[in-house]
Amino acid sequence: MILKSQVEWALHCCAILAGLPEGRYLSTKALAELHGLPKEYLSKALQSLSQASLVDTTLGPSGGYRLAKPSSEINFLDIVEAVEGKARSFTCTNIRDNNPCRPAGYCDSKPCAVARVMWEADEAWRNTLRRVRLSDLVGTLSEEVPAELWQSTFEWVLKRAG
Amino acid sequence: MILKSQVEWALHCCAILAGLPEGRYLSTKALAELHGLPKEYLSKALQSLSQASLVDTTLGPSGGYRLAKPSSEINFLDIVEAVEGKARSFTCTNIRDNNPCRPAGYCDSKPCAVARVMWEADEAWRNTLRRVRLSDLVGTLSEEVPAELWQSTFEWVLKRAG
DNA sequence: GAATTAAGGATACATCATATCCGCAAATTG
DNA sequence: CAATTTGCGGATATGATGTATCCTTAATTC
Ligand code: FES
Ligand code: FES
Repeated sequence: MILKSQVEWALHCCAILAGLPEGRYLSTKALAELHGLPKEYLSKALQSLSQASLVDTTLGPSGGYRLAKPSSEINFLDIVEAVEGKARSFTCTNIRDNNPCRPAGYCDSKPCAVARVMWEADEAWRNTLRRVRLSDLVGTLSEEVPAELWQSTFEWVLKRAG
Repeated sequence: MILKSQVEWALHCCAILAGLPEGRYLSTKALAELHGLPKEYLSKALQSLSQASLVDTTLGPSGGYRLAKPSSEINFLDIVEAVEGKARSFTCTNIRDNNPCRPAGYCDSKPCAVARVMWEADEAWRNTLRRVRLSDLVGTLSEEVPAELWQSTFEWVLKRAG
């Protein structure tokens, strides 16, 4: 059970977009170069963010991406689900139905106890991600990343932001 | 991010083994038939449980599997990790290293903030699974499964248990 | 000795993550 | 207007991984 690397890419890109001044856009090309990622494939991840309405886009030179909402209104789960999908990690295939002792036509009233536990764990995972906002991440980063690097990175970004 | 179906199979099989009288074994063949699963492939899941020392095995006719410990000392995480592995669902590929603004030879002191959040969510998932014991599952099932079906199933099982 | 079983290796197949390429439409630049 | 840049979606290729089957070996029962 491994998350795709697109999840990491999307999170890092959102963190950068959160630092953009109001109204500016940053292109796939710049985001790919900044993180050392394949531009064409990163584009797919950004398209997922766009489809989830987490980012706005604009075309043409000086086009690219910006956040669609304040970073305090976007949480980790929004981003993770945008690229990874909203499906639960455990799927009940109802193998209890195959029990040869079952009377024909017997139908279960509840989802089975096994699935309920697995889904509860899934919810705990989602709840943790839901509780952390993008703005929290930016806050942590601005504390932990050396001020010099933090500043030069955003100079680099602003030079390329349309 | 989808768990393999082997996880469901292993959980159901453990629930059955938990109901076995002391010292008896149940074969792959019986477990596969009871759940309507491909015998050869289910065997791989059971081998994983064996390698994790969750079950004991014995060979020959009347051989098969039984729990290696009381069902109160086995939790969901034990079983899930046995077949799914213990690796975390999120892997940090350190793409922050590719930032062209970094001074050469710069080295990070901490794992990055992105990964820490993702790992925290992973831990929440694991903790939920750790808290539920196999004996809890058996308790729930014995309440929810109609008494008639519950009884006939274990008659079916005992007829095949060596 | 014959039958049965778990264990593990080899192999085939399908699905999905990863990655690249192309053409289209929209926006900017000059 | 023409040229360029960009996001977007479709098509395609490749590798890894989940699913599944088959076979051999060794241990156990009868
Ligand atoms: S029948 Fe297996 S998890 Fe629901
Ligand atoms: S550098 Fe991306 S999660 Fe650690």
